[in-house]
Amino acid sequence: MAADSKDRMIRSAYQLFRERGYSGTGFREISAHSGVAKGAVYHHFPAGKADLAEQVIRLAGREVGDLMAAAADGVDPGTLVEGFAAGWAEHVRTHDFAAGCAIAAVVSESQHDAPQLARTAADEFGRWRAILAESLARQGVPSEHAASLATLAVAAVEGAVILARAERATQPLDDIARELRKSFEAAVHGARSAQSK
Amino acid sequence: MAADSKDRMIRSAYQLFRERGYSGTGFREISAHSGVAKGAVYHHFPAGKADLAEQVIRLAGREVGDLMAAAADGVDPGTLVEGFAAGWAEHVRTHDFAAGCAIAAVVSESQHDAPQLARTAADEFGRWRAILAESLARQGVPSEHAASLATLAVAAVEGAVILARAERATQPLDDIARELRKSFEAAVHGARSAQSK
DNA sequence: GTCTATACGAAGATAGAC
DNA sequence: GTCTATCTTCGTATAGAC
Repeated sequence: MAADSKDRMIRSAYQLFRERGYSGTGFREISAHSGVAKGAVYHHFPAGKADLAEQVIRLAGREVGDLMAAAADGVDPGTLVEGFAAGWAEHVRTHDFAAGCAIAAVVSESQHDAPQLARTAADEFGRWRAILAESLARQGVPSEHAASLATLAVAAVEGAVILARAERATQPLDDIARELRKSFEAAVHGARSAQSK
Repeated sequence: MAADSKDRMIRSAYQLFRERGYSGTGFREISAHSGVAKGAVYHHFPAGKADLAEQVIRLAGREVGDLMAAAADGVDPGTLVEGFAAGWAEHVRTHDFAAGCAIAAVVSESQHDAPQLARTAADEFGRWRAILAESLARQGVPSEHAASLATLAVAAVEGAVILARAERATQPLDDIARELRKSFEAAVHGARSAQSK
């Protein structure tokens, strides 16, 4: 099945990118990991590695974004952002601190060879930010402040994943989870006070 | 001169790692960029690429850490953290959004081949965090809270560099600079209030 | 649509001349 | 201490059989 082979390659690349990055992962490893022959790569991804990387970014963005979107219903912004960070802590810990964010890896390594991938990455990061910002806006936080807090949250989580890998400990993610919750709650509280004036 | 050649190679690797990452940078490019012959690599770095990467992490950590340490004298924590983010924004913008943090790149890519590099990276990140935390502690912020705010700041800046590269805009860094300044000022203000009770 | 085989260059690493 | 030359493995990419 074509779709099955293609999907298995994307999923293998996704996993390997998280562990070794974009340049550090070769087709040889992707082929071995997915069980799909090396030569089949260019059947599914005519433009080569950049083509595959784009689909990996989409998959990574969707996987996290869908979880966030599902969690966003019915919880307050502070709980949402804390869960966002906690989910990454869980991810990093279960992979023994040897896996990070595939999108971040591609952004940091592909700009020279395939600059167009930055747009796809920005698009997926944008969705994460929009989900957080909307959760804040629903509680009355002004949209500009909601947007910059959402950016802070996504940036802090991406950075804390790197710090956690370096330290081989989830503490950086645990710390920022608490701080982000506080910042989100303060913004909601501030919006409520302003409204009741 | 030996030290000169070695230093030039480290500086070239430093620059190339920021643009293309650790795996994406070969000795061929480092040699061409630094003007030092390829074969000389193993004279200066007997353990090879990991050896070189360790020195790159040290250089990157020192360069940023020294700037922060110099700035920390005589300014309040909010101004310090804002300057930290603004410095990175300047860096990313002057490199046309094609360069990020060398330490983050090495952490994200080297864990499989050279796991020991994570310790060096954690060490350098730790210094940045300590400078920020101490600035807060000097203003009376309890050390635990100072530490987690410092972690938030370093994580947010590292993540915002990635977001900025993806978007080809400094806005993520500008946004978190403002938010971090607010968080730092709120912590200092809170510490003052608690002390005057 | 998926495989084997292979092209060609670059990767990291080493040996030995100077 | 720095160079040239070279080894082996792996990189991306292609051609063509089935």
